Amino acid sequence: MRSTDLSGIKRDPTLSGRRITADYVADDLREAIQSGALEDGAVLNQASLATHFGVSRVPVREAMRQLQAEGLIDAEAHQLAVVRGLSLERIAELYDNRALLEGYLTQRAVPRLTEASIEELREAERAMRPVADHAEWLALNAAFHRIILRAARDETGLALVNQLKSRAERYVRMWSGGEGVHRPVEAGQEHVAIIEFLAAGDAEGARVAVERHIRHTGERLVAYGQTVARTSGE
Amino acid sequence: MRSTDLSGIKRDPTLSGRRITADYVADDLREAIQSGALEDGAVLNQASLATHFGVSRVPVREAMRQLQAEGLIDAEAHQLAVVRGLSLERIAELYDNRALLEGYLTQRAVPRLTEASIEELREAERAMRPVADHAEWLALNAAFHRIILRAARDETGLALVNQLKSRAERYVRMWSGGEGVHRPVEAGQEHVAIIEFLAAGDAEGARVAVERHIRHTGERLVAYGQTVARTSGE
DNA sequence: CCGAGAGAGACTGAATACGATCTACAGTTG
DNA sequence: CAACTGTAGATCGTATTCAGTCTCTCTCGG
Repeated sequence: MRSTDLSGIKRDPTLSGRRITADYVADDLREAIQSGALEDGAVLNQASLATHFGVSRVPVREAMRQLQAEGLIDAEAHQLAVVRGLSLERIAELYDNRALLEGYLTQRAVPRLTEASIEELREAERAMRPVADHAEWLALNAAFHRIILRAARDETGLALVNQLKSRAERYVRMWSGGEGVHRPVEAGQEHVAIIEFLAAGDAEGARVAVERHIRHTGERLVAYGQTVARTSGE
Repeated sequence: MRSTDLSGIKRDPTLSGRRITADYVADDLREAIQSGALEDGAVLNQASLATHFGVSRVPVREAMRQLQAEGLIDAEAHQLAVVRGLSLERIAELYDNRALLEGYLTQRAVPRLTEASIEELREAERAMRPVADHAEWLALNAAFHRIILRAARDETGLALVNQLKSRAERYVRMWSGGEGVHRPVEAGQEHVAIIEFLAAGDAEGARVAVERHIRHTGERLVAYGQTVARTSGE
């Protein structure tokens, strides 16, 4: 079996009766997939996972149903489930669609942004400037974008964007150290420009700026992915 | 119990080993929700559903996990699951996002459309003209739009649109008979206009036309929903 | 040497059984 | 009288068990 080592799972009975075992299993598997701990095409064996987590197969099955619905794994009936890898084409699609949606949500956010939100954005932008660690930078970057998305007050669109982010997450993390992927200075400039548009109340400008920003990020990621495919392919 | 009458379910063992019981249960429940057979807030009791479908609770639970991920039901731990009703605000969001995505996909489809696809579209448009039955018209309308979406060759975007359509489906069906909702003539004209743009290779024109078309449809639906809320509310 | 078929092992799918949790209602207490 | 506690019934969550399906290998016939 090509199973990957997973850290143990423990339910936290103190913190709620609101989450069930399947939720914890789903969280753990999702994190393992998004972090890259489970490789593309890694096989998910129900019994092994159950043993690993110290639970029966039933909650494992439920967790896998959910991950399948989230698009993170492929599970055919009567066959081993596998971690769904994304082709570069899919990653590009993902970012194109996300750029579109996030641009729209930004436009929508403009009339709903308060002075406090703008200040929060400036603060978030400043906070990420000195950060050297990739993972930390990514977390702060996500927080920055989340401020805008939240302001749009569009739960539907927000859920869509989060879904797309979730599916691409593994590649962002795996490749964030790659040549030309992590560009804090350039991204910072784009963030500042976005804030300017938002502060000025220029919805269309903000929309275009965000759409370009996200698309640019996606293009960098795909470009690096191509080099990875080239070098590992031969 | 406020359970609604559901038609029986039967697995079809001849047609595949590729689908499991949970899939059939999910399909049936999805259809019941989308058709309006199960009202907003209708309670889903695992044991009752299991008895109704003639299966155990395990596949019912798995089906419910999936429907929850699809956004069709709400399920808190240790509590009865309920059919998730959409507020008019959510429906509006849904159509706004869908309009955006479908517009983008249309734009993307333009350079990929063949002569045959254009002809297929003209044929689909002609086919729906004489149809009086609402349900049948809706099916043909979906088929028309599907031709364009398929041509975009963007699986990610296509899945998003389908997801949004699925969630709004119940209201489309419930309200398609409502005043000002079903507008075959107007929709037909819009369809013709879209075909013109596509045939002319005008991607931007097609994008705008589709976006407006979808948004218009959503606005009609929401407007009727408001009258429903008014009349039933007092 | 190659391909079709049988059989073993592994794995998934579903039912049953049991334990945990929630909700509603009755009784009690301040 | 209001708020709280306790109990019964309903419902959910999980483990265990058995049945069905798939895959791989080995054999046998051509």
